[in-house]
Amino acid sequence: MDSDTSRVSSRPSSPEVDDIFMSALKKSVHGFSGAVSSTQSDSPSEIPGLRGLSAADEEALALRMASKKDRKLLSENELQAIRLKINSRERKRMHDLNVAMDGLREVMPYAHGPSVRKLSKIATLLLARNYILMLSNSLEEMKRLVSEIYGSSGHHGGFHPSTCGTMTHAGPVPGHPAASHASHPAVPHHGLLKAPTAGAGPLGSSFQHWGVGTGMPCPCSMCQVPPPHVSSMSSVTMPRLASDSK
DNA sequence: TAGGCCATCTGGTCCT
DNA sequence: AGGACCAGATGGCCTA
Repeated sequence: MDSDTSRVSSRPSSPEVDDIFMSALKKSVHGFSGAVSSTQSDSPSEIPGLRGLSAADEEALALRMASKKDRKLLSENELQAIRLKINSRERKRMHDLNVAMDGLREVMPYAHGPSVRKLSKIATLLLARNYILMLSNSLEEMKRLVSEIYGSSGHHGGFHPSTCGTMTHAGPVPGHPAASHASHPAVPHHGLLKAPTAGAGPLGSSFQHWGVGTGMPCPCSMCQVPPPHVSSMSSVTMPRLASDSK
């Protein structure tokens, strides 16, 4: 079931960028007459944005890519070399992004065995968000309990059920949230998480949360109630930062 | 075969 | 000016 592993290995996210760039660059310098080259295709006719374009169209496109000054100064090959350089940078950027995404996957409470399908990007992000919210909630609960037990009023040291109002999950919840939630349903059975077998996710079949049969996020308080200070981030589709308004 | 996921290319915009 | 970032387009691979 680990098709993704082979898939990843067979299609690396960052294939020898320098080699690709250099070989393409050599081609462009030594008598290459196409408008643009790419890692996926060597001939201009196979370039996504140039399919079906005539030579004249390609030339016009190349001209549009350059400023008026560039049109005078840059040859076609030079323009192509610039394009390849930009493409290479973009590949590297996306590769770095994927590395960061892998790092995020590694710290998620999700089984990493070979039989577990790799989380998709969107699943990783959604899972991470809920995990953060869950940990925040747990931390708040811990703080509240500590203040109750050791606080000034400390008239009762016993565990009061009401202090666990939002901790409806089984297990010694208040004690060690992270540990107790390493197997928390914030992980399994999400619609976006493709567990190898339904009903028996990577963390076991005991989890009844996170959209069993619905693909929807867990409706329980632990998963759904964000701390006040992060409530503004509750939207899955986060708007762009105000400073990044375009 | 349709749909999901992904890598890549590309052009535009913003930032340094 | 060059680089970073972003989003749209495109095509490949894989699974149900």
